[in-house]
Amino acid sequence: MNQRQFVAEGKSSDGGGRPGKNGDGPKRHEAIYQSISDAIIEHRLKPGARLREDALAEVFGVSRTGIRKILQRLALEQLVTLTPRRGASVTRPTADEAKDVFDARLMVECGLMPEIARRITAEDLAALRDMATRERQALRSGEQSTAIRLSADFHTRLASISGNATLADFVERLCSRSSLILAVYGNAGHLGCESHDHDDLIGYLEAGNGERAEAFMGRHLKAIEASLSIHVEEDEAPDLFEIFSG
Amino acid sequence: MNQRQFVAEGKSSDGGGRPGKNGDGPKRHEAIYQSISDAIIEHRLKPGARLREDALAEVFGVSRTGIRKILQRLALEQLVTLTPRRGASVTRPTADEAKDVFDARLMVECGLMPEIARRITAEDLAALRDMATRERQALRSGEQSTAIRLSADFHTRLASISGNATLADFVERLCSRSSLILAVYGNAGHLGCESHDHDDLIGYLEAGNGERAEAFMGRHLKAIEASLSIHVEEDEAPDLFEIFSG
DNA sequence: GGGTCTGAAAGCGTATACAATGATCGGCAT
DNA sequence: ATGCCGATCATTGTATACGCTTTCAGACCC
Repeated sequence: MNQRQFVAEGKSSDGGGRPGKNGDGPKRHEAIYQSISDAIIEHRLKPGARLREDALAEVFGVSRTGIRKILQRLALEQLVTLTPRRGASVTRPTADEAKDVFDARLMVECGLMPEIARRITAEDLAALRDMATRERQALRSGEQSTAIRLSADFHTRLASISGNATLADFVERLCSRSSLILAVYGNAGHLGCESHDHDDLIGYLEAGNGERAEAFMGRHLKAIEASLSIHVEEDEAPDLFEIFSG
Repeated sequence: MNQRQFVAEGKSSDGGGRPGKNGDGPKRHEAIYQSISDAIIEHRLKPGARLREDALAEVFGVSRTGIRKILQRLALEQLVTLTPRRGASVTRPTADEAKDVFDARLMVECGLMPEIARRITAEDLAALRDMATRERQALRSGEQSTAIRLSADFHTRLASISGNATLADFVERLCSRSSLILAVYGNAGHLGCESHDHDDLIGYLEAGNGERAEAFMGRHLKAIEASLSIHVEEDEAPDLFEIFSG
């Protein structure tokens, strides 16, 4: 990919290369936010990666001010960590956080299932099926990034069907963080959702069987969590005495 | 113009009135955030109130940059609304949002109860009891603001006992928004939680009866929601034709 | 030879300046 | 007199400049 000048800036609308002119403000920022967010969720930016403001400002052709705003938003969603004088880096979730996130998903996504089964429409089913299909294809062809993204999108889309925007937002955020968790604790090759799981779930929903869907989602999420290798790495201040006492 | 310098703070550490010097950064900002957040939650700033950046910058003795950061954080928590070229104002929740928020609380707060009942300690119980007592006192002496705040704190604290920081955060945010909802749809004099409800809940938790606590919390939240007068004010594009057709 | 201290460099935090946009108010024409 | 149009004003959006903190490299001392 062309590294520099990720998007060919506002050249088209306003005058030439003058970078100062604000192009089309809010849309541009939203696009940058999406770019960074996607890169993190798709594991193109790995946990721990530093995100220097200057570098990002240069890459996207805006000033640090806009980048800072975006970084802070990402920090509030816990995708990046802002250390006081050290700048931003992609969040490296702890084992505790991983547990919290999956417990939360278990509660909310399962709890939403009955309502989703009640409200789901034909269009919804078609869209979900499409996502599941594309996800399987991506998995087969080895495009991990795409598969991860589609999996998160599937769960997010599902939650949105409930009609509760607040909870859907929450689920979306949890899915993003889950992606981060998978990046740290996931085993290569066995990433997250089994491909047929989503299809099975769609089947239950199509049948209007909210209870089975709920139970299945529970197993689904527990399976993902169980597939993680939670090695509690205490890289912070390793206890050397303990280690070398033998 | 004597800026009334809401919090005197910074003066002590670094030199006198020189506003430019960055004092002690993060703490100051957090304090300002809390101040504004509290003012909104306690209904001292009512929904719809405009929050001009210049004014806030002057009041708190920092520049607009810091204020903007705080405003954006509040916007992400949906306590303030940021309209593109119009600035910030305290969010006026819609009826739909109100329903979503209470449905979410119903799901999460109730779902948390069993775990809370399992984990609650004597200190927790004491703290909760203290909060409930102070809330009742505030209610009796007519300090609505204090009562509202204590009620939200009670629910937030309760959620934190679960040990799940993610869900606790979510509940905290829901409680903040609930306060906003009460400001718009609540009936004066009958604000939110009945005073004895919280005490009853503490009783169930002390007995370790998670199921009863869960059921009670459900009734509690439903009662609050039912007490709202959801007059679906469609101030946005009122259907004049409909109105004046008679 | 290794540890520690110091100077330079780099990067973040904050403030200020400038530009653009939407709102408000006064003037003019009908 | 009223409605429309234009100009000024107020307020946000963005960029840039500056100061402070941290960090890293090299040299000195132990």
